[in-house]
Order: sequence, then structure tokens, then C-alpha cells
Amino acid sequence: MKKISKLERQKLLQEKLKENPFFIDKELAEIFDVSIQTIRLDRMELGIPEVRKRIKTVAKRANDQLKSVQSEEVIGELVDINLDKAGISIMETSKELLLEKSKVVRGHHIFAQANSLAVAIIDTDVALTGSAKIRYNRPVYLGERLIAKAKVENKKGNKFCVRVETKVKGELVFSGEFIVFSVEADNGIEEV
Amino acid sequence: MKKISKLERQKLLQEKLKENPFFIDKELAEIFDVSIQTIRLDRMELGIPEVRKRIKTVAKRANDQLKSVQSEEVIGELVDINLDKAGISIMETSKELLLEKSKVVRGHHIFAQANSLAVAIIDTDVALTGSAKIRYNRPVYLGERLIAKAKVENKKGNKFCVRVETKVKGELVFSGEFIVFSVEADNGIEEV
DNA sequence: CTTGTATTAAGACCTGCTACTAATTTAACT
DNA sequence: AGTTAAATTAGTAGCAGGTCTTAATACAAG
Repeated sequence: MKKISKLERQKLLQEKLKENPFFIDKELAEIFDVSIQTIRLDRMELGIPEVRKRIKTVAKRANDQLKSVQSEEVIGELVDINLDKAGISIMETSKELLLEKSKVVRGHHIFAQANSLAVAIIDTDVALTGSAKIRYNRPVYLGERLIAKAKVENKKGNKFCVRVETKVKGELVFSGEFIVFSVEADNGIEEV
Repeated sequence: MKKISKLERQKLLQEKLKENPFFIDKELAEIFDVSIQTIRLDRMELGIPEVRKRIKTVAKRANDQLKSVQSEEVIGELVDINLDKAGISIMETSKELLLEKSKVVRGHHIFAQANSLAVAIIDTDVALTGSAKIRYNRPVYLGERLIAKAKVENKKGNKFCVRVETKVKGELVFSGEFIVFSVEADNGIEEV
């Protein structure tokens, strides 16, 4: 790379390491055509830790996030619950979905929040979604806070009809009606 | 930790590092109350790389996986596509959802596969899901291969009705009807 | 021509290893 | 008990990718 000003180099360095934290100083020195020492100085000034720490951070964060994204009981954060009756969950997009590339939150995340809320408010060991009717009203953008409110519409035996409405600043962006079953042992319906 | 047999120790070591790959040899030595060298020998015999490599692997894989789980165009793998008509996607559960704790695949993953397939077969720059009716027929267990087939039922202008059926070994586990819109610029419906 | 910033160099030391050699302990067998 | 094999521990050299410090250059600007 052609010689550029210190400022430019440091800016590029930050970008470079943000998108790929795996570079070692030597490689960076070659990329920017400066000495290793210069890279080290740059890192110091910018407060960028060494490769091994960068990698560790990525591993830790990604590990945690994967766990939370994929294994969390409830997608989003449960802020209020009234068993067998109603519940509210909040999901910060961009915190929970921070690796999303586009600025639009993809539908299955919104679905996941609503669905897991619908299941969570049922007072039983295992609750399974049997079916659902859902509707997306407008796109949700990264950074918007999704507030999902669920309400049990009616209950017949172990079958619940739960209505979920998801809003952004009071504006309805998603609604769904979930038929959820409470079960004790395994029967024939999808756990969610 | 009390002294145990080599076999037991190596077994525990593997488990320990599986759930937390960040331990250094010294820490492991203390945990198992053996010398560092013993830990190194164990790692050798078990083919377990050093901490820094383990961490790097986690970082790389988690990075990739996060990207694929959250930002992939299609959740699952697109194996056949006939634009504006039909498509097939395969999702290996436990490969893509490997941090799942329970043995049951959670519903929003199945939904995500179906929904993204429904969107993918539409021949347009941007396709948005407007609404959906879905049904879960039976739970899907980790390890089962989900084959989703989508078919455009009818098309009116920019509005498509796509039916998706997801099967495991020929058995229907999920079905859904998605109303999808093709759009050029931003209009008012959720991108998925 | 000096002053200040930027860059490069050099050396000691650090962590968490690998690779190798060798000694010591423990358990097993006849 | 005595011998043998397996398991464990110890010790050394060397490596990668650094930190931290001190010092020497380069170079542009007043």
C-alpha cells in the first residue's frame, strides 16, 4: 500500500481490524508498508489490543451471543408476565442482532420474539406452538426497540389462543395469533 | 480435584474444553491436580490443540456461524430453485443450530427456513413477507434433516401466495402459506 | 538550522505454548 | 518381593506474538 498520512492510516487500521480482527502486526505492517513498530504505536494510540486479545474477545462475545440467540428461553427480554394471561417482551434490535448486515430486521427474528413470548406465558412445563397466523405491517429497522405484548384470548383445555402485537414506539409492526398447547410429556406438536 | 484415572481425566478434560475452550494448561493442571506436562500429554493423545488455537477456532467458526445464522440470504441450503414457481431448501439441524441445548429444534428456526425460502424463490430484488399462516405438525429433533419445498400457488401483480411444506424423511412436520410481495423500492412491508 | 513530529530500530522480558530428553512414581504381574 | 511397563513429573531449548523502554533517524516547517 502506498504511503499515506498517519491519520489516514490509523483510520484504515481501525476499519481493517473491525472487519477482520485476525491480522497480526507483521501483516498489518506489510499492508500499510510501514514498520511493525509503527503499527504498534498506532494500536497504542487507538487503544487497540493485540491479536490474541482481539481474537479472544471475538470468541467470547460470539459464543455468548450465539447462545443467547439460539438457546435463550425467550427471544428478547421478558419484562412482565401474568401466567396464562398476558406478557410483555422487549427486544433491542442491533444489540441482539448486531451482525445483521442490512438495516432491516429480518422477519424471523420478529417472529421468534412473538412466538417465544406466546409460549412463555403459558403456565406449564412444556408449551408447543401448534399453528399461527401472522402479519407484518411494516419493516423494522436496526436500532428500533420491539415491544411485543401477548394476551391469551381464550383457553380450552390444554389449548390456548394467544394474540401477540409487536410495536415500535406505539406503531404496530407485527401481529400474530398463536395456537399453543401445554403438554406434560411428549405428544405430537412442535416445542418452541 | 481428587486424583482419578487417566481415562477418566481425559474424558473430563474433553468435556471441560468442549464447554469452555478458554482454559490454559496451567489452569487445567490445577483443576485436575496434575502437572502441566500431564495435561500436555493428554492434549497430545486426544489431539486437542493449544488454547490459542482453540480460541481462534471458536472465534472463526462463531463469526462465520453468526453471519450465516443471522445474515444469510436463505436459512438452510438452497438446493433447487425455479424462479417465481418453486424451490427446495435443506437444513441440517444440529449443524446450523449446534448450540441448542434441548433435543428439540425450536419453532422459529423451522419458520425461518420456510420463510426465507418463500422469499428466495420470488424473482425480484426485494421480496417482503406480508403475512403467513403456519402449522407445526410434530416436533423436530436435533439431527433431523429438514427439507422444505415451496411452491407459488398463485400470483396477482406483485403479490405471491407461496405454500411451503417441510418434511423430515417424508413426514410432514410443518406447513405454511406465505403472502409475499415483490417490491422495487422501499414501501411499507417487512423485508424478510 | 534548529525544533517537533513521525518513523524505525534494538534489546530485554512476558505468556503459553511445542519438542525433546530424562528422571521419578505408581501400578501390575509373576 | 522384584521386575517391568505405564504414567507422571521435571527441565531445557526454542518459537510466536507480543509489551515496554530507550535511542537513533527522517523529514518537514518555521
